[in-house]
Amino acid sequence: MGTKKSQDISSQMLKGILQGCLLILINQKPYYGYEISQGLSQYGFEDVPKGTIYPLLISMEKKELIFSKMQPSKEGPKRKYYYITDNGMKSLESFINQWNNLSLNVNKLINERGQNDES
Amino acid sequence: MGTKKSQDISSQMLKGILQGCLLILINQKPYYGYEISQGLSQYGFEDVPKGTIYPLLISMEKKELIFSKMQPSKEGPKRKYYYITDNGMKSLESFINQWNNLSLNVNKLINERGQNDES
DNA sequence: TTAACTAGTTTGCTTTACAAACTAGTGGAA
DNA sequence: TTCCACTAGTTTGTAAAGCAAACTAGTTAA
Repeated sequence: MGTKKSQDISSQMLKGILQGCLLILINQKPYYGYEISQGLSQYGFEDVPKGTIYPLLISMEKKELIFSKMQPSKEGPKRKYYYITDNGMKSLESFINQWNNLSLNVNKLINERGQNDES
Repeated sequence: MGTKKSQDISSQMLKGILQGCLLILINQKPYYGYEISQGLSQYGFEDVPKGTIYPLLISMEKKELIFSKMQPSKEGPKRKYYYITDNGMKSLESFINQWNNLSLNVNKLINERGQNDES
């Protein structure tokens, strides 16, 4: 209810974009889910919860955009590291194109704001 | 199974952002739903369907971000024109801040892509 | 042994996108 | 006058997403 964090990326805006960002990250190097859910804040995504990250990773694996390998850790239970697939690479390029397009259009709308007043 | 509708990213990416864009538009001048659903393509938003636009406008009115007035048309049935509220103005400013923040972070991620092999 | 931390899955509720079906007014053509 | 195409809006049903919360389970340290 009350937790209104004004300078934060709203969960609504994240929809759909989060998957593209995960593809970018996983393309850089293998990540495991917990790492992402804890460490995304350094990329400006505050508090993306486990209940969002894990099911999204699982659905991306089902869509064969990524695949996973369990690997032991020195500090705890095994980690499921994710790697990008060829399919994922294509999806990533497509995301970047669509993002650039969306970004352009939204910025255009924002910058035109108010200059259209002819009453 | 069955209807595997490989949904493109664009419809996913619109989620959440569409409301902000509608606020920008309605803040420029009153719009009616049909106009938006037909004319959004000039802003780069291809094919935002009625089944998305109308229920979104209704939910925004319920949240008191906008309000509506029925007005007669010379070319057909009455139109429901939407106007922005004070609440909507606040939400609009908040959207723009969040968008700028998101935009910055996603672009940072995109531009860092690949040059981040090891730390 | 217990607690704290790491790591991941599953469940259940709520919201969203949107195709499709539906109501209804207007104008023009047959 | 009847019919159709267009305009304009609502409602419904389904699929999927976000995510808090509950759950399992391994590791380390007190």
